[in-house]
Amino acid sequence: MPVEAVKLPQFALIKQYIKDHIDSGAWPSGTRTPSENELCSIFSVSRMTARRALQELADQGILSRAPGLGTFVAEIELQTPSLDIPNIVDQAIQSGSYSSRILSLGAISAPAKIAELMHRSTVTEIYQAIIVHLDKQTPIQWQALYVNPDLIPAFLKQNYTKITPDVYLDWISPVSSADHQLEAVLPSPIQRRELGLTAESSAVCMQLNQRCWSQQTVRNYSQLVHPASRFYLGPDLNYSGNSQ
Amino acid sequence: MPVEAVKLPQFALIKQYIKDHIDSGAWPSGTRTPSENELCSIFSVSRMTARRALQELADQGILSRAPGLGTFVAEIELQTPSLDIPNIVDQAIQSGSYSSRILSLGAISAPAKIAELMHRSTVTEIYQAIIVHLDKQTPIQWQALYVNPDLIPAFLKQNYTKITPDVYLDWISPVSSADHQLEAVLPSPIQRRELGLTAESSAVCMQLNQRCWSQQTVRNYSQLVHPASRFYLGPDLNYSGNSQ
DNA sequence: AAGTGGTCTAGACCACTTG
DNA sequence: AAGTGGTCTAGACCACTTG
Repeated sequence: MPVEAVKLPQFALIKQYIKDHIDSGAWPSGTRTPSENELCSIFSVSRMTARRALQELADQGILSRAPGLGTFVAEIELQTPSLDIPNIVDQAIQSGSYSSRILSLGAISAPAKIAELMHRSTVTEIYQAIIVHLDKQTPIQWQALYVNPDLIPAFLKQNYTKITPDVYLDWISPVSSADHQLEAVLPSPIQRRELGLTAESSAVCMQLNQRCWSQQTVRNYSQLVHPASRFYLGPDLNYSGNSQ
Repeated sequence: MPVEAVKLPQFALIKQYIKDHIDSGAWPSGTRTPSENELCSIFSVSRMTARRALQELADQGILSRAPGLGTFVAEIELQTPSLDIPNIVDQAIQSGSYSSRILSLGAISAPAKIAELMHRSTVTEIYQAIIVHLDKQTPIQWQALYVNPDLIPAFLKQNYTKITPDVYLDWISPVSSADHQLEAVLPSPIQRRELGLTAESSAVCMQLNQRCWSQQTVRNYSQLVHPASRFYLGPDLNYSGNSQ
């Protein structure tokens, strides 16, 4: 049975035409592409359709455009490549082999650094939970969770045997945005024990610092510590091809 | 002198109108936004203009759209936040305080893992350079650079006192795309010495593995090792506000 | 003056979902 | 049948750059 041919809209055909010329090396960086009007003639389309193809490629950073000058193949941006951060806890939950252990739960007076990050004064209390997340009984993440008591007043009174604290937070006050930071750390003795790390060589950890906002307020701050051996950022280079 | 008011185009005003309702919490996730036709009436614009506002917000992931159903405020995506990877060597070069030291330069028979990553057989030779990059005499990056000799045949014959090997590669064969991976590692004794790391506690490193392509061919593979204390991924949380 | 991209209009036809 | 978003047309006016 032959694969059914998908009929592409005209703007997609024009995008493909341009990408083909760039990928083949025929139009290196800095090359001027056909103008909107020229594409209208080549493909017999209206200017809005030709424009859409150029604009979408410009939005992707593949082309750059300047009024009066034209459209050009953009310089490759190796300056700031970006990596997606997978949520390994969500992955474990979806695979059905997730469990967690709460090491501590209570109110503390916020350390100065945490208070500043959460935009709170150091004299007021905040709630703290220390949690170990496991996949198939193997620890995959150690979490220090600092919660804004103004937004989540009943945080300490919940029963976290059925749901995790993070799920409860999302239930009470949904996240509207989040900041992230990543650093490499050596685990503390407690973290090392809870994460089941023994050999010195495998003891390096990736720590993701995550600040979650509800509207204009910091809802919580989390320090997520992962054994480097169980946390890998980026595609599997062994099998990935060249993709633009 | 008053700040000159910038006249925003109409599609931008409509985008702002929608974002304001989302940011204020008036339209939580799942809320249906006004349809294209409704926005036409509200703002007295043509459908293409109303559509542009909705479409650009959908492209950003803020809205999601479905034919026959309407446009909806999207669920917040905390699944795969992404981080930009700064090029600290480029930053040092631009600040004018950059220098480098080449520890070794030569042809080697590729280790199996490197050969596979570069899509080459293990029997053919590849070129290798080991480089330490410094900013104000402080080592900031240790680099193992593996080069495809088919693309860069004269790699070993260059004089790298004026330009770095990476600059030479870009000169001979520009990069068309790149893959990246990030891992946390403990440095080897040699890396530790070259990076000037002494205290055990500060010895953790971030290793960025970067594969650069020229068209359909792997041009080079780099392992970039940074002391964690001099490599920080993400915004400065202390002073960043809530931004969508 | 001629060409470029940026914005916008007032229509059109389509596939899709719902009552 | 009425409404939705997806694609497309053939025009328009504008600010901008170049010869």
